[in-house]
Amino acid sequence: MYTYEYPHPAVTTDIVIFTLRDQQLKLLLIKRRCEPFKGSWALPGGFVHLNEALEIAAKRELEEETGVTDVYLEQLFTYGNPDRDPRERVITVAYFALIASDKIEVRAATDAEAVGWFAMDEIPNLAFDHQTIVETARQRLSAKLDYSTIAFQFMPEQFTLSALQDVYETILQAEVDKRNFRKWVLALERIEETGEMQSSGAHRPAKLYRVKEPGKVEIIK
Amino acid sequence: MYTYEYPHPAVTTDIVIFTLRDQQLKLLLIKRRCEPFKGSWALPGGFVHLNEALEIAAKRELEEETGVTDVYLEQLFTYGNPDRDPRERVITVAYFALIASDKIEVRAATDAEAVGWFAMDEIPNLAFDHQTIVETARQRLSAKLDYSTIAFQFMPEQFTLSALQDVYETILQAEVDKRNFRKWVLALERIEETGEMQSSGAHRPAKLYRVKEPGKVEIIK
DNA sequence: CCAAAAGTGTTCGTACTACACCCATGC
DNA sequence: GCATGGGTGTAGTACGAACACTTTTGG
Repeated sequence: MYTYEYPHPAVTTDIVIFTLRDQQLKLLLIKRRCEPFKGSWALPGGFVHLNEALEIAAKRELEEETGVTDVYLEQLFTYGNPDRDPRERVITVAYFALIASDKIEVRAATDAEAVGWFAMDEIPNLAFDHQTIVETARQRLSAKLDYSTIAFQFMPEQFTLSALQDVYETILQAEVDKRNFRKWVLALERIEETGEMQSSGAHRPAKLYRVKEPGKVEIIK
Repeated sequence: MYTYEYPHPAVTTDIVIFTLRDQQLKLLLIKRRCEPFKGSWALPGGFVHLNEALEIAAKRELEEETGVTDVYLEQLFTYGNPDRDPRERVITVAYFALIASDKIEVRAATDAEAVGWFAMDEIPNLAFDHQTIVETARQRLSAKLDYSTIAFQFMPEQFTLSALQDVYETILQAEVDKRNFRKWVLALERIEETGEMQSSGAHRPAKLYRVKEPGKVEIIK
């Protein structure tokens, strides 16, 4: 048991993790095994340990509950309304994560009955205020496409320009002109040809590209 | 005394509040009356009460310690390194605030031995990791000048275009072309002439302007 | 009449937009 | 040879950057 002179809230991290599959933006959710909201879908997350930095806690929870490692992670927002958890005062530091579709290897773990990727228009009712958190993350993602190189975080090691364009179109939910897109993205000088080609069906093969500095997200413009 | 089954960190809010005076960007600091860092300068802030939303806590602390009310306030970042406070694990949700120079009325209060506005190049060594927090706030402020109407939060009820230009020049630490600035800011359609003029010395009087929606901060471009 | 800040337009370059056809391949 | 997605250039426009002189006032 732990006692304090003044009341202390509990602190958790929750992670909104996106990927792209089947030309859809998808979000990782877990099915809660414990109360409250037992059986509901929720964001992966959990309590911050006493000697653990916040970002480390987020990474640990993500790995424990889903097996996902090696992701782009940034702090999103901190939610602390007094009544957001029915048990006690819980403040959650929400994180926002992206993973390339070829690195996904999901397994359900201890706290979770199940784990699943959900398309944005098929998200079930979520526990706590997780719906709000997801909306904020969604907005942040769209905004960052415009002024950073964050979209590259979704790409596998090698990819075609059409695949990259698909990422932009899917997230922004808008069509993009092919010629203008190619000019723009090549002018950024953040990707380069690998020299290899991809043949996939009855049409001209496509050049493959790679990100020059895969871990890096830069502000552009 | 308060007892929990698992260890809980303490949660505080700290506020980085800026204003502009004498053509300098200034920051409000308090001199700590209590340990740790007794006698050091620090950001105003304190513990979040059990039934208090985070933003409310930030506003309350700001008013208690400095008498400052009616400010623009937004969440900045949450800092939670395990060793950032020597007493116990303390996670702080940092806020970023701006106040118009004509609304300042500072008084020192309970937790603080003294309160003072410091120019950015005269900031003393600060308690905890407050130096880092201040730097982050400073960057956020500069960035937001470019893509939002946040600068208007510094302005009194009526102001000249030259005064507004001064705000931009001071914060960005760069000169701005007068004609281009006026064209740009008027094209935003967020300010209007009051009809009044300001005479101040041996030169042509200047038109006075007001912000159309003073509380509102919008994303532009 | 002199000093000081207010006020005002035009030109240039660049970066975004719109838009249509040929290329390489598999079947 | 035809269907499929890959790949390419140019012209028009809009926006930001550079730049200098006249106006109005107080002393």
